[in-house]
Amino acid sequence: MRVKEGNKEKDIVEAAVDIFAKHGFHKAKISQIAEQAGVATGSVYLYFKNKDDILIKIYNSLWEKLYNELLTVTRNEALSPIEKIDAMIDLIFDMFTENPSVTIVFVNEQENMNRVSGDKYSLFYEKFLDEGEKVIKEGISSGMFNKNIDLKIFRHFIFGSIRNLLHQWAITPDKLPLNKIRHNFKFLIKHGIMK
Amino acid sequence: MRVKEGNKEKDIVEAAVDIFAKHGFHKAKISQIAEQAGVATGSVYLYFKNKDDILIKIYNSLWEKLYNELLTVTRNEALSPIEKIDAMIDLIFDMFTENPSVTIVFVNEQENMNRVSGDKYSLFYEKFLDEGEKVIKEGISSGMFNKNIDLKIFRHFIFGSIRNLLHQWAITPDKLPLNKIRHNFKFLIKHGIMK
Amino acid sequence: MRVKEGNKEKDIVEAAVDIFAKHGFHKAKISQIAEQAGVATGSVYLYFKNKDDILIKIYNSLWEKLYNELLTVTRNEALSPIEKIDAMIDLIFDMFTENPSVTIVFVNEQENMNRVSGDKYSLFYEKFLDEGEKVIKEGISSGMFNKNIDLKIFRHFIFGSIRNLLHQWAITPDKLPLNKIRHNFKFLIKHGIMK
Amino acid sequence: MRVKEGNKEKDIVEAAVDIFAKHGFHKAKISQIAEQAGVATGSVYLYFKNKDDILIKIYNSLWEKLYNELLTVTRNEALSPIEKIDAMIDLIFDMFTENPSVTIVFVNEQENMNRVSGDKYSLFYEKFLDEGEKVIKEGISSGMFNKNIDLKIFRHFIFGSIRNLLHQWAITPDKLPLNKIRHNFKFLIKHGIMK
DNA sequence: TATGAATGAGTATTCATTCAT
DNA sequence: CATGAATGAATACTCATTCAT
Repeated sequence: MRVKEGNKEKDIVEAAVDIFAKHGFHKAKISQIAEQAGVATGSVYLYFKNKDDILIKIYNSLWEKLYNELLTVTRNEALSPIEKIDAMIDLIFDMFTENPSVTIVFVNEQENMNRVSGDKYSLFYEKFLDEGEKVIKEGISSGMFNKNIDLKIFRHFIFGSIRNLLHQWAITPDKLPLNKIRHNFKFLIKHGIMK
Repeated sequence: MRVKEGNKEKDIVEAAVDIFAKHGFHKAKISQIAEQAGVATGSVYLYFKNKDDILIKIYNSLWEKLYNELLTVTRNEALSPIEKIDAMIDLIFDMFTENPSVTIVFVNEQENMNRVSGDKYSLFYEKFLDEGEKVIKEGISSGMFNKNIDLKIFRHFIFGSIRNLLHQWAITPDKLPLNKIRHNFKFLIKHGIMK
Repeated sequence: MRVKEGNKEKDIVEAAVDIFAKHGFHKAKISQIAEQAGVATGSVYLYFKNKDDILIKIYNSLWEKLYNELLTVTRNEALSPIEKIDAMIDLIFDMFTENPSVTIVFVNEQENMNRVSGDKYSLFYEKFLDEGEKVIKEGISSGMFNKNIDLKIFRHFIFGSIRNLLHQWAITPDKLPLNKIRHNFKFLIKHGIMK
Repeated sequence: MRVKEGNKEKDIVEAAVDIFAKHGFHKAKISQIAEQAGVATGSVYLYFKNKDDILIKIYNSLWEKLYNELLTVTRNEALSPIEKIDAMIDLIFDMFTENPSVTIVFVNEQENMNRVSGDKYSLFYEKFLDEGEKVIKEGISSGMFNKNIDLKIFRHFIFGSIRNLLHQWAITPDKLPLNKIRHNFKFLIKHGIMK
């Protein structure tokens, strides 16, 4: 297999993540991304259909990675449903902790994602959520989770809250330590507010 | 002297909410808003400093209304903390149920709000959240709520989840009945997922 | 004769001279002139046909005044042609010295005057020039001035140089004392550069 | 790689001179200039920062050309100061005679030039004037010119009169033959009005 | 593949002027 | 005469995308 000298597509994605995080999707300029990636403006269009497509591919690769990592968790039969939920939350927090720019793009540009991809913004995002649903079902079947919880609602519940918390953290990382957020988040998901 | 007839500012806001909901803030054209409001393009600038200002005032009036309604709830000494939380959630759900366009603007353009108003997008939004915090504190003091819950984190937790759920509902109102969402939401907030 | 309580037209002209001098004709706003004159925006249009008309009237009254003063000079039979030229130059220098704002408008907006009034920007400006021409003719007849000087050319020669010198003085009044300018100017007009 | 064909910058400048002369700087539209130059609107901004920048570059190249031509005159040691003055005046008259549109832009938009470039509108204009000053000094030293003439004042004197005469000629070229203007002008500069 | 010069559609905002009172 | 709210035409500039090389 001939290995490309430089992986231009990767270079462009990385530059785009950085620029999108810094200036937002709308203000980001293709020419600026190209420059930072070290390619010509026109070359961007050899790898991406258009500007939206770059965002879509960023999301895809993000969730593909997360989905694959999730699989190793959910397939581990030694874990109880609640342990799997914990591990799933850790996956997400770890991913975004390690990639703050990706976090910012994720939380800020989701609306653009909805716009450009008609609310089905990623095959792997959907698969990730489906895999998550299986865990919930498992927990309900085993009597560990409350059975009157609607899976779709829970999905939006958990992702909305996680996104908002990460958003806040990304804006002011010093005010709320991520570990404290993670700990509180797990607790709230499991037990809610009432004693 | 030609005098303001009717309430042009209100007309413009209502047209703007509608257009923002339909096309999004960026694609909305001032001329289009003006036309729908039945005023001349230039007249928009008699009431609003610029396009951003329209969005800001939509948010302000939304949260001012919600805040004032919340006050009547939180000042009701007959209610327990958890009943206040319930009422607070109902307020929000009721507001957005009655104004689907406002809901869409609220969930879709929050990022723009952050951009245009430096993350402090509304005095009344802040006051609303502060009032909500008081209820949580009350619940913790009375031993009703778990005391190890961080108020700031809970704030972002609950608003993120509510926003995401309303978003989903606003996009596909038929898939998830709002009452079911409301019911599940209250349950999850109170008790979490675990039995 | 009933004297108007306040002379609004005069107020508007004075405000306009001030604003035109400060911001230039194009950037000057009617609303701003009206405000400074203490009248409503619409009232400006009771006294002036449009924005251009204000400028025209400023020029007219300027040259009307200068023309009338010139008449008292040229009709003075005790003065020789060259003394009349001297007095004419003094008139102009004195006028602009006493009204720096008018000077600035005069030198900066002459191009606009040409535009709005088709190069015949003032009846009195023309009359002033005609009266000046008479003096030149007188000087030529009496053998005091060079007879091969074209009157029209001399007219543009003298007014171009006077305008440019006043312009420079108005911009940086401290660098070139007006009296030195006046003295040099008279000398150059009379004797030119050669010894 | 699509490469610059022909000289688009030159095409744009020429179109701009023409349009500025016809309609004035303010009324000239970029789209119109672009069309006449045979390029797309956006292409104008590849060569010029903005509309003002076009005017600045027109002046720069005008005075650069004049300055370089002046150098060949002033360096010619065979010429007396007064011959140099004559040649300098000829340079200017020739330039504007050959480029009537440039003349009109020069005389009409000088005020705009002051506005956009802070009164220092051209390096080469300044150098041209400085070079002219040297000639005057030379003439004074050699006893040919009157020594009590202030150089700065003379500079504004001569340029004001020349500008005004050219202006008049550009507006109504038929009324005053340029050669007659040139001849009278040289005479007035040298000897003034008095016999 | 790669380039980057060229394209041209798209829009918020201003402000001279009007006119109902 | 006086008001000032309302009007709406008018335009520089950006930047995603293309395409000749």
